[in-house]
Amino acid sequence: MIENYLLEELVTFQRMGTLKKTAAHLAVTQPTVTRGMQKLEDGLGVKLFDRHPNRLELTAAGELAAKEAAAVLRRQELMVNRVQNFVAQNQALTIGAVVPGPLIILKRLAGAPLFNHQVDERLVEPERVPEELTDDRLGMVFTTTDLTGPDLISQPLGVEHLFVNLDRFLPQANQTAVSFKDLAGLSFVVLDDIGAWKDVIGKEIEDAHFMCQDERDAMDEITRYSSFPHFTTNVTAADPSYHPVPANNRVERSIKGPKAELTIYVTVKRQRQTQVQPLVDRLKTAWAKLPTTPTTGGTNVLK
Amino acid sequence: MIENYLLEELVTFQRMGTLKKTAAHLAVTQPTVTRGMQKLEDGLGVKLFDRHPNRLELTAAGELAAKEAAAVLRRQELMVNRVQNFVAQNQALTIGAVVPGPLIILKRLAGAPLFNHQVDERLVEPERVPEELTDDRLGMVFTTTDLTGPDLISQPLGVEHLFVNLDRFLPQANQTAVSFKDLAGLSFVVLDDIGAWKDVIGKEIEDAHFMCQDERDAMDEITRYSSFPHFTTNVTAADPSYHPVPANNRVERSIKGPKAELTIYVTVKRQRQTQVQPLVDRLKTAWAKLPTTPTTGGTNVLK
DNA sequence: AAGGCTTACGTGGGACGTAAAGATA
DNA sequence: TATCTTTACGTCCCACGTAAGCCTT
Repeated sequence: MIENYLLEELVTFQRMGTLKKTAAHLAVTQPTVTRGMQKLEDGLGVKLFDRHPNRLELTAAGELAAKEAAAVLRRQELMVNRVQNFVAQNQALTIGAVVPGPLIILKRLAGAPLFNHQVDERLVEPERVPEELTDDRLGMVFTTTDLTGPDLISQPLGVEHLFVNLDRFLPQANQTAVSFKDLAGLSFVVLDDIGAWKDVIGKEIEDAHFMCQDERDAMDEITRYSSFPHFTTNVTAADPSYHPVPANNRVERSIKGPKAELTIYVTVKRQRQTQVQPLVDRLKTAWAKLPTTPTTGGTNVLK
Repeated sequence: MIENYLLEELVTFQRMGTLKKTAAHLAVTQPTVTRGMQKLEDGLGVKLFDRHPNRLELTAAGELAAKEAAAVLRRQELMVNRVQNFVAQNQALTIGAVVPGPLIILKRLAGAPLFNHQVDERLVEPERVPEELTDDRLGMVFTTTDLTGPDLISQPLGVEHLFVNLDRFLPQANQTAVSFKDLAGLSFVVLDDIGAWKDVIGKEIEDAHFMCQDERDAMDEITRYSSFPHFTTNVTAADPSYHPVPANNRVERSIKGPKAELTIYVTVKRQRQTQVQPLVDRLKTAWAKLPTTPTTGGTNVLK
């Protein structure tokens, strides 16, 4: 069997160019590498080097072998990472999401530490979710699609409803619920980290302008001292930390239509389902208590 | 560094269930495997086994590690195969094709053995061509599309023209070239191994029936003692072995339109281009001498 | 008992380093 | 002469086998 230290020597040689540098780089002596490469050629039954008395050169087969060896070593590295991540997830589940809402609910449960977990605040690109779960970099992800498959399983947690916060003097504020069409052409202040919601508003609202803010504080400033509309959801609205100073010149309105809703799923590796089920059940209970329509008061002056 | 023999022991244990059987299967003693698995756990820093005094059981992490280890070993196996295939291709290029025509031209060059090669008669599925070349199971493939990319390079060899052989009493035989529409509704005898041509005739001729023959001899029988039309090309028509007994009740006709032509490319790994260029040039020369229209005589009686 | 895993101990192969030689440029 | 590779030789490590012990079923 060809052992990996030989592959590592070959890969290093390809980068370094000489056996001497290779040896130095691997902190061994030159004869060690000489013998290693001889052994590798022997093991493969393939001539990997053109030998000039003073210089060693990779043959075409040697170049290929070095590339392949690098791939083999990467695969082994991946194995180590996956296994180590897996056990780390058993000790403290790392939880991610493609939209921020579910993480807010999760934090509200933190007082009852039913579960040892940590939260990865950076939102995940939806297409990377399977990879993150497979590699156990994340142990649980809140997604907006059902990713159930041979390795993963998704279960619905609840529905998140999009609200828009409008200046109370705007004519659109004069209805309990607005449609995306009513919002066409407006300029909105939005947070950067809203994940999939960005796609929703970007696609559904025509001719709109979005002023992105990556800081929550800056966002609060602007909403307080301007009349630009902004978005919330039934989840963020229920978040106590989200309205440190309520912008009382605005009214919160539902947005009509199925496109203004996202079904949130809890997605985990099948393997982990029993491990996380208690937490999932707590989340479902908490989610069920959320309102589905704006609760904050504020009536339109025109009404 | 974790060496592969440890991974092999783990994989074997997952299959065998006990260290004893594992040891027997690997032709080593039991303590060797015990120590190996301890070393692997140590190297990964992960507990892979639940230890009962009399029984060893994989933990969830152990199951995952075993699966991953199998993948690592497969990757290494792939490396070995690729490298060994590569050198084999340098000694004797194995040549494949997605349509049989170019192989006929190739064989006609065999008298002038400019090149040490062998031919793989089984046609390749077009979508498998990149894989076959990357793995060096084939060193050169005749394709009908340009697969030029970072690793592969295609160069056009020539165009193969489809002919149809019609009973001379058929009205369609009364023109020097027919269209696919003229052939609608007919029943044809066709060889199985015609690769991409099958897609062409299947798509372009409406309501046609195809009687597939996997044997060249059976095909010849049928064409001789029946009047079913069949197909040839400017390449097969030039093949001396293809008309052992010319079916003289038929006339060979061109088919009109670009769909009745296939551009044939020679596709190789970039790396191999200089190696094969002399052969490719010979093939191009030979191809250029082919007719583009039917040469065999035979006039329609109605003419 | 019987079966299976682990520990203890001694050994041998092989991977390593040191030293020296060979071959360019 | 300087640089790089290879061969030769001695050493030490470590993977292995043998033997014994331990715990279940």
